[in-house]
Amino acid sequence: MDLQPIPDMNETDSVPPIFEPLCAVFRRRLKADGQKYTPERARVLDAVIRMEGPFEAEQLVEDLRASGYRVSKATIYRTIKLMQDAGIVQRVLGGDDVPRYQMIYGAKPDDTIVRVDTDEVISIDIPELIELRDKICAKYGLSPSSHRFQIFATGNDA
Amino acid sequence: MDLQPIPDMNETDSVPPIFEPLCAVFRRRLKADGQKYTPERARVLDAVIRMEGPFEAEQLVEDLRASGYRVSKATIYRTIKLMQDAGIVQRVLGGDDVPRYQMIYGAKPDDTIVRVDTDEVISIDIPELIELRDKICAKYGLSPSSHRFQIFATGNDA
DNA sequence: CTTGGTGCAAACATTTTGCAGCACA
DNA sequence: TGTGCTGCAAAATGTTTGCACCAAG
Repeated sequence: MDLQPIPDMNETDSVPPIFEPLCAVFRRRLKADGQKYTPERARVLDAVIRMEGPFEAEQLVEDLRASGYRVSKATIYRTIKLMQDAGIVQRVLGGDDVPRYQMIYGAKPDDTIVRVDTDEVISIDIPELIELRDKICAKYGLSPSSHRFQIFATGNDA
Repeated sequence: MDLQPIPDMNETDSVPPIFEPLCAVFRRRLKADGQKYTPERARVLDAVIRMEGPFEAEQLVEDLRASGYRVSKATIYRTIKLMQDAGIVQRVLGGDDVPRYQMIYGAKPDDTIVRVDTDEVISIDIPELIELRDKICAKYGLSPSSHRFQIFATGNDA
């Protein structure tokens, strides 16, 4: 996922969904609920955007601290929850059962084989899946923002 | 005392169509690691088999208790972990972020659209996916036991 | 002066672990 | 006897909440 500009705090309006900067998506959603796009929330969003692939909440804490920002854990978790409501991130479990968060808004697809005998996770690339996905969503009148495909498998001997 | 063999899988008429009885898979895996197929473990496995779809650990506790068995939480969790190692269950998160466990050995595929704007989960049926999945696994020399396909989407207006 | 946001610490929910005793080979 | 298994209670992990205070409209 590419870099986003540092979130600005200016006015918002309607822009084509998928190409709209994330901060605008987030801000719009907050506004709709009578909530505010605060500096803390902007920093958490910024840290989330910088993450590549699934990340732990603790990484956000460290990242922000390393950037010289002090945002409390409570605010980080509260912001994550807001971002979930806004359809920006999702909570997921890795093969190691560690809870992580993951961008789902406009994120790269996440296709993996999980080897249940070794816990190894193999990333695979299946372009056909996107086609299939979009076709299915169209049938339901929905707009896909991302997907996740996990195959559970073992070695042929196990 | 409890030397009497645990019901191999007798009272489980509602077991999904599997190729090898699950208890055999489990027992074999345990044996390979110098571990034992105890009455407690058999009962936990039995409870897991009876579950339909994803379930919470607590449900196992209650289920077993309701059946008149007292298996400690510690043993239940320890057994779940063994079953994960054996490729029988997987930990997953629902749209509500509640951690659940799910059969993956011989389980029906779990293909869903998650509406991130409403948290609604729509089950879909994509037979082509199994074909695709098996092809991919073959390429890696692996045997698929199940898969999970989640599409994250919103209504076209949201 | 009302509404929403923050940090802190305490509470919470789920899972893991240390330990003493038990069962079987 | 040694190895593994169990229950219990305590600990650990990851997340949420209550509260006092702050800030913007």
